[in-house]
Amino acid sequence: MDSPQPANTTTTAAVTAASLSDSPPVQESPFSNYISNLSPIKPVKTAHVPQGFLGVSSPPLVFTSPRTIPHRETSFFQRSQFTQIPSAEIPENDDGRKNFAGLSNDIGESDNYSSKLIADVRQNNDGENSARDQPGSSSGCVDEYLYDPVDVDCASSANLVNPNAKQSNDVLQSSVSSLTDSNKGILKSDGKNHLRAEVDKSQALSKQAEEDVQGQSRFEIKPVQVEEDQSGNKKSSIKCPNVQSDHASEKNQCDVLETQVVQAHEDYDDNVAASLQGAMHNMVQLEQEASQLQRGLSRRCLQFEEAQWKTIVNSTCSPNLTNYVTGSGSPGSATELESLNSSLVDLTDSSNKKEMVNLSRPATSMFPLRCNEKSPIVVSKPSGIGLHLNSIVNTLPVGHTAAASIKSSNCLKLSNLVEKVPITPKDRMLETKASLAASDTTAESFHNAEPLNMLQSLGHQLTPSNKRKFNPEHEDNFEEVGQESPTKKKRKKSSSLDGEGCKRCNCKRTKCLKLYCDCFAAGIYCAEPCACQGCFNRPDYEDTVLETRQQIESRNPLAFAPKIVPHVTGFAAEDGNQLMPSLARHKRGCNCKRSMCLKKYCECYQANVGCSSECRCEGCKNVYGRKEEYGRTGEIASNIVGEERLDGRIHDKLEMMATNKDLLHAELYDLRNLTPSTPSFQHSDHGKDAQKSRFNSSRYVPSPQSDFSILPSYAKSTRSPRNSHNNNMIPETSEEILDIDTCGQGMDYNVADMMNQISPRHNALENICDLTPLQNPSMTGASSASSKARDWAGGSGLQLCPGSGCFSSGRSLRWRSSPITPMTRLGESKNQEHGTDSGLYDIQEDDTPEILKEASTPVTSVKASSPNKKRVSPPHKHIQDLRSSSSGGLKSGRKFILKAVPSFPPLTPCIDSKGGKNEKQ
DNA sequence: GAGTTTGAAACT
DNA sequence: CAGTTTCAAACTC
Repeated sequence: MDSPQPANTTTTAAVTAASLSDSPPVQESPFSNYISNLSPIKPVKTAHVPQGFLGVSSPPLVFTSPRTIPHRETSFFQRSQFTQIPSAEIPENDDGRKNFAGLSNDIGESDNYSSKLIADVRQNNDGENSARDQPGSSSGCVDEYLYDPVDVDCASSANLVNPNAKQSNDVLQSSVSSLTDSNKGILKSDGKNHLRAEVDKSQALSKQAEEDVQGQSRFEIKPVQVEEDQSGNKKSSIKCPNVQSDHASEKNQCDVLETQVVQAHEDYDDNVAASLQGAMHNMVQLEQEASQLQRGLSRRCLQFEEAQWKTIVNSTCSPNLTNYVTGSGSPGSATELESLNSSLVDLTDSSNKKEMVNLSRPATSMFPLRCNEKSPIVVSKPSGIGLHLNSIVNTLPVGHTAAASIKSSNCLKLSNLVEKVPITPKDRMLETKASLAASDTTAESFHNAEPLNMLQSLGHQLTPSNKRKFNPEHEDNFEEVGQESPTKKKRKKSSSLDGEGCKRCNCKRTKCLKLYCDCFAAGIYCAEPCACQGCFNRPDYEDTVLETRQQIESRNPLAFAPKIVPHVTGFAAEDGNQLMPSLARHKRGCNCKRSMCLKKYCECYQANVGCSSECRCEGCKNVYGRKEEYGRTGEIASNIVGEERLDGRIHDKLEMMATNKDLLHAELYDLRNLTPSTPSFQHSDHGKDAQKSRFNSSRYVPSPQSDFSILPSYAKSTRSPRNSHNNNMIPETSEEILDIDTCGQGMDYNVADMMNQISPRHNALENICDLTPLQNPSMTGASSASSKARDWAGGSGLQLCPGSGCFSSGRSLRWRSSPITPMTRLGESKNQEHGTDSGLYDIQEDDTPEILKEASTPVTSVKASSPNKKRVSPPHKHIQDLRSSSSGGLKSGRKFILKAVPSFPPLTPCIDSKGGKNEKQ
């Protein structure tokens, strides 16, 4: 028998394993002593454990068997991630122990002891994780035992949530125990046949159990308490029992498989072992993929944890995900899929926990909007996890930060996300903190593998806060994870693509409390990468930041609104690795005189968007679209962009996605989330052209649909506004797509709902949407989607209401603006109806209503935005109302609206100017 | 890395 | 609202 020691002497698990593996006599080793000391149970353990192990025991065998070891290692590695969560939950663990003990009765004292021992070890231990993490541990059997308890715990937790799940878990456990027994028997006498039977049985049971658990509990989401892992680190404040249950089931399954494998090896039943190993291997792989992806994403996306978490759960639940996974080629076994799902969930959960740690706030504290908004983003993550992270990353449209132009694709993405996601200052602050805390892990964890990198990039996108790390200068006040020299910052900025492409400021006089500061403008705290001096844009100065923000907003309600607005007609284009929101436009436009809009001095160029009528630039030569060209409608721009920037990869991926609906859905979802700026679908072509365009964009399909589907919906919709929205959202796509969209775009819907809730006008908006002739021919899927959307909206609606306070609240200062924009749009449409329209609008709308339709309202909206825009009225309805009511003139209102609209294209595409046009008409 | 250029933001 | 100043990023050397 190999001693486990060599593998891992340090880890408790190893220790435990050693103790377990060693027969009682052998245990006399210091390790065993140590272990025994750790837990009171120990004395018993020693006696018992050895027995159990001895009997079964084959720990040595397990250790020796090369096959099992590799698997185990993998599993361990993964598990470490997964298990953390369950381990963190003490109460659950306790329950789990109990359950396990009960279950283990069949197995025998030895098993019980082992489990207890494990539990004890865990408690005493600094970290199970370490033990698990150690790949090299030779402890095959020991590990199993150790893990099994853990798994059981997880299962128990799950059980707590769902009795059924518990039962299933019990079944699994029983199966395991039976296996153990069988092993014992085998040891005594050859029981290969029996073993096989047991294995098969156990497998079936495990599958069934998983199914039961997932099916029953999966949809249930329950907030869970803050936890502390044994190491003392607080983990997520929120958990999803479902997830846990799934996780537990998965673990159980894995454990069972492992156990079976080990046993099989012991028995020398290669066939059985091979089959088991294969199953395990698949599961492990799935787990790893999911876990890696999830980790990367989760860590980076502090803000979105909640939403993400929920979203993930949903996504996991959704058949689409499953399909997606399957479609991706995996394995075919349903079990694997299930395991994957569960793993995803688990990962999410775990990741969330980790990130949540920093975020002490309860889930409820978060803004509803934010959640909704987040959800889309979050969703993207999961979907990304689903496998296409790379594609997603690549495909991700270039976003733009509201305040700061996007420099790197990643940054863009982030910015987009940020824009989409309304975040209150507090949230931001929290994010920042979380980011700080997480930054270390992120950096460490993800650089290793490309996939990880991808995740990272995603994460960055997800969490702007992450982008910025505190400057060394700021270190005094703040924790700075890793500071970078200003040079680096510049580099990063300039090097758009690096994971951290995000901007970092270098403010010296403004204290990062003015819009000069990109960080501040983006609504995020300065962080590590920043080289700012005397920075007050930090969580420590939250009050100051909020105040300042309010002041700025008081002057210009849209000051923190995203600068880049998706162009209605625009297509998502890929620039290099980045997706370009080709049709996106700068809300305010640029004022370049010498740069000819060919340098980053130009905000339009910097954001990779073409100049628009809003621009007052001279000698515009913006490669992304000249001001003069802008009038043509987005078609040209879209074409240009598409031609110039689309990547073969994206096309391929998109095609693949097309082939696989699920995949496509997932991707679209992600893309959508990621690419707010690329409303490709919106593009003007109505009807045929529109469809054509979509298809042309098939590559683009994903993002565009996601974002733009909405627009079409309202355009087409004659139906109830909401329905129309939904319909619009997913006109052509299958229901699944609709679902995805709804999920991903929950914000949009939410916005609509909010609007409704906030003001009766939302109806008008809906009407507008209906009026809008957007292309979407196919409204079909809407109903389901609409219903979903409604639900979403309902959830978020409350949140939106706060948005009404856009002006007021300091928290949401920036973010609320984004949510507001949609409303502004609505209001805008109304305003337009009432009053005069800005010249641009008039031109487009009045002069060429068709064009407008073609161009899609978004374009108009974009154009409509007044160049001055600085002081645009807040997106709020109230504001709108005020405007409308106020003599202010429709023009001003329109301006507001226009600007506002662009800021949140994704949220309320439906609301766009078109609607206004229609209404007017 | 320092200095210059540029255009947005802020101010008057 | 226009003009000026301030600011920080982008750029150049």
